[in-house]
Amino acid sequence: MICEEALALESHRRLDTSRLCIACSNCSLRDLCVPMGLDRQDLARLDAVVQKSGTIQSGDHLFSVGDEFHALYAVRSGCFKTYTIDRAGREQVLGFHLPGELLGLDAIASARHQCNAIALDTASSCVMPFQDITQLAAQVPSLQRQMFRLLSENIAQSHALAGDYSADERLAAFLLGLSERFIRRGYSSTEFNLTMPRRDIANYLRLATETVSRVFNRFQKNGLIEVERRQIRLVDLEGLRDLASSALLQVA
Amino acid sequence: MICEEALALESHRRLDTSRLCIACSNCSLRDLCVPMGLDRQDLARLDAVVQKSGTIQSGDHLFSVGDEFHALYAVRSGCFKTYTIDRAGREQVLGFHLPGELLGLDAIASARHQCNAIALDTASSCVMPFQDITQLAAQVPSLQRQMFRLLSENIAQSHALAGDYSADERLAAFLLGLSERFIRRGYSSTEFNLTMPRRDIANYLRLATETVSRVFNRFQKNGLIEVERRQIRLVDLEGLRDLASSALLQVA
DNA sequence: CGGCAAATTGACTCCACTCAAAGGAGGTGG
DNA sequence: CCACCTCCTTTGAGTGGAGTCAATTTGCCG
Repeated sequence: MICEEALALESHRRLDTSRLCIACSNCSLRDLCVPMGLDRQDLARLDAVVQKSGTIQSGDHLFSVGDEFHALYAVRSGCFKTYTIDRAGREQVLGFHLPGELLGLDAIASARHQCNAIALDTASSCVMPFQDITQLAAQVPSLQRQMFRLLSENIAQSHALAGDYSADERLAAFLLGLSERFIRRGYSSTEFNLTMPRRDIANYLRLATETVSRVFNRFQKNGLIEVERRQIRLVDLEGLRDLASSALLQVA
Repeated sequence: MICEEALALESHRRLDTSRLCIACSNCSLRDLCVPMGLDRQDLARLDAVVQKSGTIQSGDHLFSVGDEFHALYAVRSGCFKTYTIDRAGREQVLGFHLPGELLGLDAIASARHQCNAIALDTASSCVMPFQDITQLAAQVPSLQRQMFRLLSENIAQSHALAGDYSADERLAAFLLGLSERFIRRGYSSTEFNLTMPRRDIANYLRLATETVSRVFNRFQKNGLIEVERRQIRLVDLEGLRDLASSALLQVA
């Protein structure tokens, strides 16, 4: 059966990636992710509980609203979008998630996932069984600290989007936020690819798709950016920072 | 000197409240707050690290942006507002906090407070030195679980306000959210006092003060609520729920 | 009673949305 | 390899919900 084949393939892939030494202890995202701050010994213990997912195709869900929560997911490669659908059927994009970032934190309290997570391109993730993580955290102070830190960071970030900002402010902040996150991952801070369609950016920032298009256009005319479809280059970082006046903003 | 008198009074009050057995182990907010899920023995250990603040006057700050983070605060009585001021000097209200709720969670990551917390009326709080809490959490699994739970809940809630909703939807959701939280605290779910001025409600919901006023007025005309200054009565809960169509909303 | 901040009310404005249509880009199948 | 389809993006025109500005009214407190 196809299903069995898929499972076999999946299993094969998992072994493969494990063998390819993609473990926390020598992961390039180590210092952005859960393992940050752990020493050699503790890293080994973390490695023992972290599992690797196979390849996730663009459009596949990592989890959906209502799913039983049993693990946190760390983005290993690719980009994910989290979103909800409200009673009226409207989608609300909650965030975009780059390698090293954690998904599922909002599900701990209720033991059920509160949002959907979908891959925006070919992606992969690490699976961190929450039970195991908490048990380990109780024994490894630096891991406990890091978990609290990650949760707290998430709360602090969500405040950034709370404000009542204009379309220009929001988009400038969004681009700068992405830029900031790309730097930390060793990519260019000024030239990158928008993995997400305009519609998702707009929805995330509470704007209409057309508004995003228009503002990008205006930014380009004003020499702030150069944009061609999904490819974007930040030309005038200072100018963008002036626009994104909000103090906190690390929006993205 | 007046200052010394105030301090003496403060100190006296602190002793008083301690003697009045306001400890986690017999606090009426026990099941909404940090102590939830702890057994008798563990509660005693928690009591040993939790300190009580004196009375906090309306308008006093519990902490401010940039303050060194060393403790979480649990609201014991009264109501707090958290807010930030952006680069352009605009205030952004992040939330209103009722007894049993935790303040300062966003400061864990950076070890500095990321927002200001101000009392909206006469209030008091419990001080929970974070160092002590984490140490205890490593030894008391149910406490660690509860801390993760509280942080996660906070993240899940902040998603509720993220959406792009109309003024009506937001205000209806806001009122229902307050109602929900009052129920859990043993107060009337349909009749309560808005501790915060219109300006703060408006800012929190990203509306103009005038809009809040007008919507309240319209809600009243439509028989959804009865409002008189800060005193409010929810007349038609179903009607409000229909308006607050967003699935998640526990906004407040 | 007077002074002040909070809240309300009305008139007008504007930013971003909606509606509509026309180009691209990329993928699929014949 | 091309034709076709679909989705994404852009652009234009017009609208409307909420904001701004301004003037009152109300309640509170010294």
